[in-house]
Amino acid sequence: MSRPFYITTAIDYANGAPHLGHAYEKVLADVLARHHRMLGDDVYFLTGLDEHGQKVQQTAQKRQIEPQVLVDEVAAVFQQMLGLLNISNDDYIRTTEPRHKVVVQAFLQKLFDKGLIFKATKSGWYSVRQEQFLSDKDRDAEGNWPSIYGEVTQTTEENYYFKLSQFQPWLIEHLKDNPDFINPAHRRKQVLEFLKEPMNDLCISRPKARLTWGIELPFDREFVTYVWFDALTNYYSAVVDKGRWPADMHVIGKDILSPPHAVYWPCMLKALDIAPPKQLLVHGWWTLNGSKASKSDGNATDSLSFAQKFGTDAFRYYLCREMVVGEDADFSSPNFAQRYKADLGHNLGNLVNRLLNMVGRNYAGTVPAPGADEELEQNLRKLWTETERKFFAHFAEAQISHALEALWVFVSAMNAYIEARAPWKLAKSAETADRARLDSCLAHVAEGLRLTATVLTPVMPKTCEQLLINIGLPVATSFASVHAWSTVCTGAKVAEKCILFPPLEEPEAPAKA
RNA sequence: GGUAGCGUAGCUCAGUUGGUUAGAGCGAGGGACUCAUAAGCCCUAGGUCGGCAGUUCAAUUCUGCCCGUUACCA
Repeated sequence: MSRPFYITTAIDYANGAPHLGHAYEKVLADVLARHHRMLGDDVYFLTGLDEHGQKVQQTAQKRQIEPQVLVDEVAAVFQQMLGLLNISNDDYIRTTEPRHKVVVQAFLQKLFDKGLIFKATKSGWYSVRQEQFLSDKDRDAEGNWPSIYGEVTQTTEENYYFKLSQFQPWLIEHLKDNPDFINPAHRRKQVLEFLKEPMNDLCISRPKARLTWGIELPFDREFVTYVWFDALTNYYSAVVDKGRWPADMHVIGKDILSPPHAVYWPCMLKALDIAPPKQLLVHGWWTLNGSKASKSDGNATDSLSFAQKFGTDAFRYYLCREMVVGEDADFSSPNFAQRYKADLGHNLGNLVNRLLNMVGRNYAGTVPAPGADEELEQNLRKLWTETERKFFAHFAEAQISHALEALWVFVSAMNAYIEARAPWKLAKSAETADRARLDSCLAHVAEGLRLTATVLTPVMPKTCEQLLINIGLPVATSFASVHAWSTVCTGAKVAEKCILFPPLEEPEAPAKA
């Protein structure tokens, strides 16, 4: 009876190309999904695409194609990215799918019937070019409308509104009663601050005169629903027939925490008598070489080429190691190269080769059973106990960078252990005791690498698979075997050599794997 | 303008429920070794812990103000 774990990413907006921010969120969610699978949980991992709205309609018009043709194209590009990043999602929802529209309309109808959706007239300043109402905060310092808005006129428009404000007291209580609802904690404080001010009701429609590319309101076919009732509902519509709700974790960026995910979504669900999601995991933004990543910035998409150039797993490792979940982080080529070389190539990759070579040379490629058990061995095993505890504790908080940091302390310790044992000297000794120490040395490093590769599998699936195969072991599918030091490596046939992370300095860096 | 956070070694950051010599990783310098992807190991950082003032026997750690910076809100 495994525990269910339903995890989602935000759905990407189908206007524009995927960039680093899109990639990171998928990798983060994927690593957590894979981790939970190996914990034995019954994981369902959803990601998808938000395909309606003004921008999509406009882009399609400009290109003189049907919006559906456009979003089909975009969906293919985003799904290609998922493949490149080796994302293990169980489902991919697109908001133009019938299964989604049906749920959105059912939601709207139910709220309408309950009297929680009403029609109202709003008048104000309207930008024809941007097709949106403006408020005074949009004015520039001189009090004029910035030129990006084009012609601005006074307009009156009827729309439908959701009685959001009615749920404000409930939401505040919910946040106070559920300190884990928003991770990291300091984001929760921001939302509570936001909720000190009275909320407005939420406009949820657009007249078809302005926007046709959307889901029709079931109770008024002259309108389509706008943004949040369409987009947020994907989390529910994807699993409505699978018994997966509520979601255990929505992985989102800090830009859409408040108000959409922390306010609108729980209130919408409350209004529908549906349980809220268990947790919002909020990550920060990537900067590129110290400057903000913009969607239109060419660099932003180029960073994805790192995955192709240096390997998907190295890219995944870098993203996970470099960003403290919740904080911003900077992506730069020198920084990437440093992590690749030091952490992956030298510390881990080279260690694998040290083992393979010594087992090959001294034991004809078969891992020996441990012999001597002295302080060095005991300390290494003790360190694993400590490392394993920290690693899983950090993962439980979704603090992957800290988990990796702790794991690399152990990897370093294996290198230091080899130095202390000096197996190259032991191999030259005729003493029985030295032979027993040599046995232990290689047996311990093999086991240490098995443990490392197992817990690291969610971050670098392919590489860890390779690593385990090279030391003669099966692929890891569960964490059950990492809670205690074992001797399962004894007798394993290791490969001769294994370059998991080729040096970057090579003049002819291989463009393809 | 309001709210919250941050400001610690060249860089990225940890930490101190106030108390003898403030830590890690990376970079940089030096050393011993050689199984390995010239990788790994060992040693080396004397940094007013943003500024000013206060509380205290004692503050980098508490309080206030200021400066810088970031986020959210307006």
